[in-house]
Amino acid sequence: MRIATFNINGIGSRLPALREWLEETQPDVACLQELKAPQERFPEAAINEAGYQALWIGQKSWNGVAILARGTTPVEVRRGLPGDDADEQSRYLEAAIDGVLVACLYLPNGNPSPGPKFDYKLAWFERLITHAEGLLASGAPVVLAGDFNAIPTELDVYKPERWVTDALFRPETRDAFHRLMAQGWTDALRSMHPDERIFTFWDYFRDAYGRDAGLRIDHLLLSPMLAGALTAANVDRDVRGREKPSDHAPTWIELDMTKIAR
DNA sequence: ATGTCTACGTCTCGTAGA
Repeated sequence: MRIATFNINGIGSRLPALREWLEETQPDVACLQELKAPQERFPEAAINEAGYQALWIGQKSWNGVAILARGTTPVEVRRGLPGDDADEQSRYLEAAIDGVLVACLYLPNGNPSPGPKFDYKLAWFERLITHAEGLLASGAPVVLAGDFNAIPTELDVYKPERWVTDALFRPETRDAFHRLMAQGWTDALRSMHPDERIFTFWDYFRDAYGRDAGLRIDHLLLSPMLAGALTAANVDRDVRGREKPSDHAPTWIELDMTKIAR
């Protein structure tokens, strides 16, 4: 089973690129972030034509997440991250697909920091940590997939010293990420490539992709049962180099489902 | 400080978010 996460940065303008990538790589599950489209403007027909059923939460202008499943219907488990009824940003969706609980998330960027946006990011992160604890305790096979807007370590950024005051790399952000990991999650990319510099994002400025000035901020975190079934993980890096690309590249894992207890 | 891309509203440019 292949599960991918891809911040597409606008499903409207990126639909051709999305369909091309889906056709090429045929992930069983695709978690998308930054739809940047209201609920009614999600291109459901085109997604269905590509062979996928979808759940999504839209929002005008910003945010928005979706879970696509190939040849099957994802069963909605949760819409929105618990812990703050006043939070109206579309950033979290959970679905069950073939016995796997898939959480698709888009953690707030948090810049500029310090400030209210950074406070919102940290509060959102704490809500995620609380909810993730419950998911792990359930014993279910779970993957937390998405754009975490968090650079875990110095190995995950081309030039760490330039990013120390950025919301993606500030000590508070790294601390939250590491406390989440300490619950018992496995960082799939890092576990398959312990010492390699692997990026999932290159910003649009100053030819960042051409210079390979990237960040690793899109993650797939696995519960113990899924970690034992992990056979491959990587980034479809070339997608970032195509026409009208997202600033993120798709990131994916491969699971051997025969190794998952049912 | 800069750079690039997107969506929206003030609507074919300016602004904000990333």
